[in-house]
Amino acid sequence: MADAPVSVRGMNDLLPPDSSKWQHLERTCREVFARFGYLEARPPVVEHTELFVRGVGEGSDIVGKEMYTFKDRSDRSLTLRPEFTAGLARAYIEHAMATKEAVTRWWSIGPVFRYEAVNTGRYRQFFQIDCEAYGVGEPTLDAELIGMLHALYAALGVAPVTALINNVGHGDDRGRYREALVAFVTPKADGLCGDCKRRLVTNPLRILDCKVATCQALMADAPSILDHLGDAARAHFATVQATLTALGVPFVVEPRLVRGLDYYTGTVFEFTTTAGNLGSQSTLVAGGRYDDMIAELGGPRTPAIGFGIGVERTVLCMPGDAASYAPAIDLFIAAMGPAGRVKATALAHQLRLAGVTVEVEHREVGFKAQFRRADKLAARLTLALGESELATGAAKLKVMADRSETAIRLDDLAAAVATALAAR
RNA sequence: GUGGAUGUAGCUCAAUCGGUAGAGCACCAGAUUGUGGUUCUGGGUGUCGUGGGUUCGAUCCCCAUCAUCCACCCCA
Repeated sequence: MADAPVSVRGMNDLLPPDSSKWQHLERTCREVFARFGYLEARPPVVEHTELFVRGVGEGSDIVGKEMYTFKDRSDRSLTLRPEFTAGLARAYIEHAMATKEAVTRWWSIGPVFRYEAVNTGRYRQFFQIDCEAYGVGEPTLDAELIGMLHALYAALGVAPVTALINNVGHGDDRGRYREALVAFVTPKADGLCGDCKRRLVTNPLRILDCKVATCQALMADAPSILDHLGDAARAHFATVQATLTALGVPFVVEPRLVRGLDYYTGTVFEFTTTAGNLGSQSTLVAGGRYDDMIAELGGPRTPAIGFGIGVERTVLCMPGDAASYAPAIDLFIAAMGPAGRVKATALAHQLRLAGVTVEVEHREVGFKAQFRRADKLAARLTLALGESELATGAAKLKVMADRSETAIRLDDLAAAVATALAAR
């Protein structure tokens, strides 16, 4: 006998009832994003490899060792998207969006792919919900975007959530800070962990993030990026904070927050949580400004800001188990015998055409088992169809919550169901 | 890529100091001769992850391997 097939490591099936919880998240995002003016864009899952090398950055781990890259039959190098921002930027440029509208707000949802070790809340195929806004460089937009995330997580009931914000400066700012940081750390390099010794050369800003206690102690009085910002960045950051305060959105300035992608400029942010046993994967969503990327990819100079939500992580933090998100069933029809099932199926079909959610028991099992299943499915109403009902056309519609029954005629079922559902 | 833990019934797990294994949940039936959420009773042959080794004999010991989970790294 052949071995049964198994899924690819790090790539999971999403099945009921979990999918109901995902749908709730997606529905909530759609509603919240719509109120903030975001419209859905659906870029392809596959792009030319070069796009991610240029957009995400050659020095990033994502490009360096995590991409699913392959040759197609025409020998072109293609890559499964490891994130949304580069592909959406490509679409923004390719469709000349800058000439069509002054401000573009897009959101997307879908799988992204990174070849990494799987861990809590992190998989090789995982889902992101992504928002990008193009054409606005003003800091109030940054605050609006962060405020939207705050509203989203509140609507989802995910708590507690902390919004961390920082400003990593523009080119010159970051260069100067990097020098200052290297100058500060180099004399103490012997005390750093092995990873940080490497980071000192490859990405000094990341040393700020290290979780090793000795490194944290050593970096306690390290220079802050915020002291190395130019006037423009400083003013921008001040307005972001003032606007968030005006919105009533709580936030924490975290000078050590440095994102791992190369393209960020100015404002960066992330939302973390202690909910959901996420362990070390406590970042639910992260993003920031990337005012240079559109131009660097060959488009018109266009400021932009965006974020990516980790869907699996967010779902893990949503309250209630998956079953509690399952859709309600209005009516369960229990049927006995072949003729009863035909009648039940026909009645159910008519009700469904009228918008009622109906489940019919098609199996040949006793009424006890049928009612037990109706209860398990949380059906609000039940109808039993046996020999006497078929013979007389009379039946009893039962409200499961209080066990009350109403005598009805099967011909009047639709009206009776409507009345019972309305009574609630 | 590094380190740790775990792999036994559909699910969650137990047990056997080496003699081929059991409970809860779920499912079906009955008590209640046509009616659910609480009870009670009955109903389970599962390559004990896979391959090798030790042994009279391995689910248990040893080695390897795969998978899952967790931590690091990195990131959403």
